[in-house]
Amino acid sequence: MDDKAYDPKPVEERRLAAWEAAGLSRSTPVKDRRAYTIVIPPPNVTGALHIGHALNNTLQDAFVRHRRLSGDEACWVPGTDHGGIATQNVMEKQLKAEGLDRRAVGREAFLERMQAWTRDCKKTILGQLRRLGCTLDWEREAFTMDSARAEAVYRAFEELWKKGLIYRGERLVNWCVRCGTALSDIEVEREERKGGLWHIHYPLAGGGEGIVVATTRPETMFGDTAVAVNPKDARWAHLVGKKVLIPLIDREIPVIADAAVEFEFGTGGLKVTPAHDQNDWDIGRRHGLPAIKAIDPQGKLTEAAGPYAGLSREKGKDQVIADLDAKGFLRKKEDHKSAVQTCYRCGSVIEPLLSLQWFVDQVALAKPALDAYDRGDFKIHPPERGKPYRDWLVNIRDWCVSRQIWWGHRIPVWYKDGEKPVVARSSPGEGWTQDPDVLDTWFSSALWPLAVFGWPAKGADFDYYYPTSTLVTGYEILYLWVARMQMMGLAFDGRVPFRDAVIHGIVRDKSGKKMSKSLGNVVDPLAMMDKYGTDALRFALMAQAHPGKDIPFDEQTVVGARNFVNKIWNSARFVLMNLPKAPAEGGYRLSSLDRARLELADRWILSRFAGATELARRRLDAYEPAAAAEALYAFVWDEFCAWYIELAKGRLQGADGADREAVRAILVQVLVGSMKALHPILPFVTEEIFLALRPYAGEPAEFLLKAGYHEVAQDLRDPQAESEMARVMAAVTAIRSLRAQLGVPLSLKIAAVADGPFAPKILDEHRAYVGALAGLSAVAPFSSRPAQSATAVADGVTFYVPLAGVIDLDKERERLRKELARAEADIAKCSAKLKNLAAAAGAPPEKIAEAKAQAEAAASRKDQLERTLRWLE
RNA sequence: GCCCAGUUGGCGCAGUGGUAGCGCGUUCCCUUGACAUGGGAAAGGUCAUAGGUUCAAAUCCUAUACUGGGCACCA
Repeated sequence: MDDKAYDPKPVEERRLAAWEAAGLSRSTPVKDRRAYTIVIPPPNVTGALHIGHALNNTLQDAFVRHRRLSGDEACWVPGTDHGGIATQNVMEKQLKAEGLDRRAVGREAFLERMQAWTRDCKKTILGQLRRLGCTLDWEREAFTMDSARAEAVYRAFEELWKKGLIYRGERLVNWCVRCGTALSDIEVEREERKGGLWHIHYPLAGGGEGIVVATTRPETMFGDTAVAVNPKDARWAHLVGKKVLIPLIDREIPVIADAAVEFEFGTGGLKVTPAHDQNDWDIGRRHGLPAIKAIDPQGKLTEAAGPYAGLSREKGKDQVIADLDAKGFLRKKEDHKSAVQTCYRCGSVIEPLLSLQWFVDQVALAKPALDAYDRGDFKIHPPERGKPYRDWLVNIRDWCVSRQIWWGHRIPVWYKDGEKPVVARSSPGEGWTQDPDVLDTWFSSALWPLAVFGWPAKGADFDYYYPTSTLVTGYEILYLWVARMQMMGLAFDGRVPFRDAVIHGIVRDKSGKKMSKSLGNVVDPLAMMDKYGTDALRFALMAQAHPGKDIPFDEQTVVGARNFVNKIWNSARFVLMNLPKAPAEGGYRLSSLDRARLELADRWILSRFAGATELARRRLDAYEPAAAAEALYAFVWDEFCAWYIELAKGRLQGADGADREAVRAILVQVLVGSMKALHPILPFVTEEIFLALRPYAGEPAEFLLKAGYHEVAQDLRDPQAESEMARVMAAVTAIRSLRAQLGVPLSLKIAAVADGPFAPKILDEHRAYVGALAGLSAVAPFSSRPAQSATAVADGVTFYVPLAGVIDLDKERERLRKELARAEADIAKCSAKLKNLAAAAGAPPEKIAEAKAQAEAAASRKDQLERTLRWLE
């Protein structure tokens, strides 16, 4: 503890090594102790962790440490997610860089490479979590694709199959042409893009003017199986039931009437392409229309496109438009903005495609989740994030779970000609082939809380830790993950998998933009830790982690947090410096203090300490880390360091041995108690200080986490001491302010005269405080009107500082007049409030008393100022 | 179109009924032995707008404007 400035690196290394060696974060079931369980949102094995992970995991670690310090048996389960498409894409990019692609490599070899990559990646990620100080139970590490989790996935699939909740069918799905796979509805993002709206004439079969339809996708016209108009649309009524021809290929299709068609849009005529549009699909089903595929899974036009077959959808579109124009079918082109759907993993435009896929029936699963939420068995923090969650469950649609990729849990279904498909772990026999697809990565994620505790087996750990307590995650995966875990948990275990979901925001750059590699505004958490220390990064994130809100990340905030850590460090150095070499037997205890002999400052700091630590605990209980951080920051810096330590300095040098010991005891205990309270946010520096003070504090525990929170006696709360100290502080500030304005430095000791109703108290009891903190050499009682003095007026006390020849009387008068104006404004406000309260029928008496005191204080200040001004006239 | 959130000093944010707070920044002063990653002092806000409820509104209600987000639709 010799370093003048806190050096995080060696401390972090020491602490991490000690925690590791002691297995500090290990948890096993303890009878009669309450379990507090968190399962990590498993990061995808796509690379290193980013600042959002740092936020997410610091939050969890803070909650876990908080509950450990509160006496719970806390267990935080680490793990990683195989990450499906996202991870496969990473590997495909690597292959491409080597001039390969996955088909050339082959499924087996590709998966081997994926395994190797995953091993490396896990190491990186878990190492980073360690570095962040996460007290994860490392022995419980899980991976969504390890054997235990694979068993859970298999069993879940099998159960859903048995219940008829999983089925295979040909539906219109979101198809990513680049990734070559189907996606679920929530894996699709929407983006406004400028495009065109083409008006195309479909001539009447047999000749004559037919109908003009408006479309944004002329290239899908070869999949048209009808043209639809609104049944009430008089413009086109004469055509309903007739046939028209698809231009360029002259295929006959009927004109039908359907209420889904809007009058106003385009021409009122709609080309119906059931195989490539959800609405058209619905219309097609209503009218028994066939679905003709015009685009294949590679994004190329099919045979149905006749001469255009084989062209990409983009080229095909250009060509079709050119030809339509050339042949006079194109009547008009408008600019048109529309929301295109894009793949959440690669950003390419989604193609709605008719294909054979596996689906999970969501309506049946959503009902229990909805009920659990409505009953309050499951809560979302903050609550306003709950509404969209609920809405999503209400409007839920079936979940397409099959993916045409290789990286994932292979669908455990086997086929054989002439046989019904069979669900099995391995081949049922000769001639059976397994479904080539894998499950959506979110399928295994949905089982995560169940699976990490061994489900479908239900051992002692499952009994003890499950259901889990809190889930901490970002709002962007509320549906993708949180809702599905609720549904699966309820479906397989009958209980919610976690009672609370803490939803945090996204870490953005300092101007509020989302961080992205392409914008070049990403912040690397490791770089922040290297530069400022892990505690500083953690504090910076926690101090801004208001429930549900995004965090604009400014490096300046980390600097501020680093400064705070350094402040704490130096306050501890100060305390240690003022302790004897050898600690007394049993250390300093608050309980051994003679309360009756404590000074005002002692009673004040103990009261504030009790208040601040209690407040911080309550706020962490309520998942409000930012509020907890703020309360402790203010207490430690602005109260403990700025006032109490300053006051302690004189007393530590004083002659009174008993007083010195009392001050030491309070310094030690308040500091150690504060370290405990801050430990969930600042695990490293707080433990380092805790260990240094441990012998003086009579703490037997070798780790702060094992010591538990200080049981702060609430009878330390002392409102009277708090308000009296506030008056002393106001008096000190008044003198300091006066000195600053007169340019008299604090180091220059001056004498002062005190007057007013609070003056006797200052003179009798607080003379030393005011002297030390305001740089007064002597404070004398008021006897007669002082000459050539500057005046400092505070609540109940006026100080006259004789400064013959130094002060400018005109300036002094001007200054006092300004203060007088302020006092008068205060009086106006106070009396208005007092009048209001008096007029009110049910005004609370303590409010009235408070207002009265405020009014009197202001009035007294005004009197003092007026008197002083008269003397100066 | 529906829903939600936000709008508070130069910037970023707290603050759910009783005289507006914090961090950063700004100005002036201080290198006094815990800390210049510090200390002291100061300037700076009609709490988006318009109504309403109340003795009392940044806080509750209703509209409006702007910003962000979600959902649905978008041929």
